Amino acid sequence: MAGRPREFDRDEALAKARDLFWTRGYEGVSMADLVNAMGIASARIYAAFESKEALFQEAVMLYASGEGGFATRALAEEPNVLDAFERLLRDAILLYTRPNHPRGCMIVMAATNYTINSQAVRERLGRYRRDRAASLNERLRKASETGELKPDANPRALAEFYAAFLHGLSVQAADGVPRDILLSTLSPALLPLKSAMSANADNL
Amino acid sequence: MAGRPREFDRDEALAKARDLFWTRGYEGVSMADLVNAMGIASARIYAAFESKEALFQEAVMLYASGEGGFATRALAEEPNVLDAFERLLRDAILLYTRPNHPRGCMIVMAATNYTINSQAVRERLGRYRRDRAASLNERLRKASETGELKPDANPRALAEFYAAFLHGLSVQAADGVPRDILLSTLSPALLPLKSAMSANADNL
DNA sequence: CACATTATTTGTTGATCGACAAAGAAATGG
DNA sequence: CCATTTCTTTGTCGATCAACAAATAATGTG
Repeated sequence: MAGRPREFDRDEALAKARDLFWTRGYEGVSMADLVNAMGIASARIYAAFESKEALFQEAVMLYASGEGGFATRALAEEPNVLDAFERLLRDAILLYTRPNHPRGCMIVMAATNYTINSQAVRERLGRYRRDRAASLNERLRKASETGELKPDANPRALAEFYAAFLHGLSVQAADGVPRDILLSTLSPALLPLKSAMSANADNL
Repeated sequence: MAGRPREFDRDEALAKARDLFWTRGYEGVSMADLVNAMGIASARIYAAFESKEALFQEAVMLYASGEGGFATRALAEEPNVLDAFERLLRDAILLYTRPNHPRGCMIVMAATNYTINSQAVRERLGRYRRDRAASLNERLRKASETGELKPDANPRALAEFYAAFLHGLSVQAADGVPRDILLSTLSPALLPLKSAMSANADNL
C-alpha cells in the first residue's frame, strides 16, 4: 500500500454530493453538476466512488445514518409512545425546514428529479399543490366563521395538517400500500377535525 | 381553413401522455417514450401540442379537471365540513390506488421523475420509506401489546396514518411551507395517538 | 382542375448524458 | 535513486436528449 495519497477530502466531497442529490434527486443531478459541486474531475469521482449510482447510494446512507436517522433515534430512545411520536414528528419538521439546507426529506425528495431547465415545471406543480392546501384552508376558515368549529380551534393548522396527510397518501400509494390499509387510516385521520368541531346537533 | 385532416385522436393521445407523465413524471418521460405511447411521430406531437412542456401542462390540466378534481368537488358539494373532508380523503385514496391505473396523485407524482434505467434507485428509495413505516408499525404494535394503547386501538392503521403524514410533511416543506406552520400541525397530528392511548398514569 | 392549407414522414441538429481509456504527475517503499 | 503505486488530467466514446427543417401526401376551396 504505497502510492500517491488522495488530494481531496472524500467525506467532504460526499457531503457535497448528498446535498445536491437532496435538492434535485438522482437523475436531476448530472455528472457535470457533481464535477462542479465536488470540485473534482469526473474520472476522479469514478475512481473514488465507482459510479454515479454507487455515489448516490453512499450519499443516501450518509443521510440515513446522520440527520435522516431522527425517526430511528426517537423511536428507540423515548420510552413513552406519545413522546416518541411527538419527538419524531417535531424532529422531522425541524430537519425538513432547516435554514440554508435542502428542504424536505432526502429519501422522499430524491425521488423528485429536476434538472435546472425544468424548474418552471417544478414550480408550477408546487403552485398546484399550494392551491389545493389553500382550498382546504378556505373551507376550514369558513367552517370556523360559521361556528361549525369550536371557537378555540385552529383552522389554519388543521388545513396544513390535512394537506400534509393528503400529499403523504400519494407517496404511500405510490410505494404500493394497499387500498384497504390506506382506507383504515381514515378513521384516525378524521379525529382532529372531529374533535375541533362544535358539539352541535349535526354530529352523528 | 382547409388542409389535410388530422389522422389521430388528439384527446386520446393526450390521455396517453397524461398516464405516462403520471407514472414517470415530466423529465422521466422522453420524447421517444411519448412517440411510442401516443403512436405518432415526434414532429406530429410538436405540431399538435407545441412542445413537450406545453403537452405536459395540458396533461396536468386534463388530470386536474378530471379525476384530480375530487378535492374541489368534495369541498364544494358537501355542506358539512366533516363530510367534506371524509369524502375528500376517501376519494383521494380510491383514486390513488385505482387498479390498472398510475398510483398516487399526478400532481405529486409528476415531481418524481424516473427513467427506466434508474428503476433500481427508485425501488431502493421506496424500500427505505417502507422500512420507516415498518418501524413506526413495530413501535405501535409493541405499545399495543404492553397495554400502552387501548385494546380496541388499531396500531397498523395508526402507523400507516403517521407514515403518510410524515411523508406529506416532506412534500409540504419542499413546497415552502414555513416551519412554524408545520409545527402547528403537531397538535392535531398527535390527537389520534393520544385518543388511542390508555388512560393510565403515564399520560402527561 | 389548380391552389392553398394542413398533416405526415423522414432525417438531422447540437447539446448533453454517463462512463471510461490513456497518459502524465506525484508520492511512496525499497 | 528507482520502481511501483495511486491519483489526476484530458479527451472521447456511443447513446440519448428535445426540437425542428425539409420534403411528401392528402384534404379542402375556388
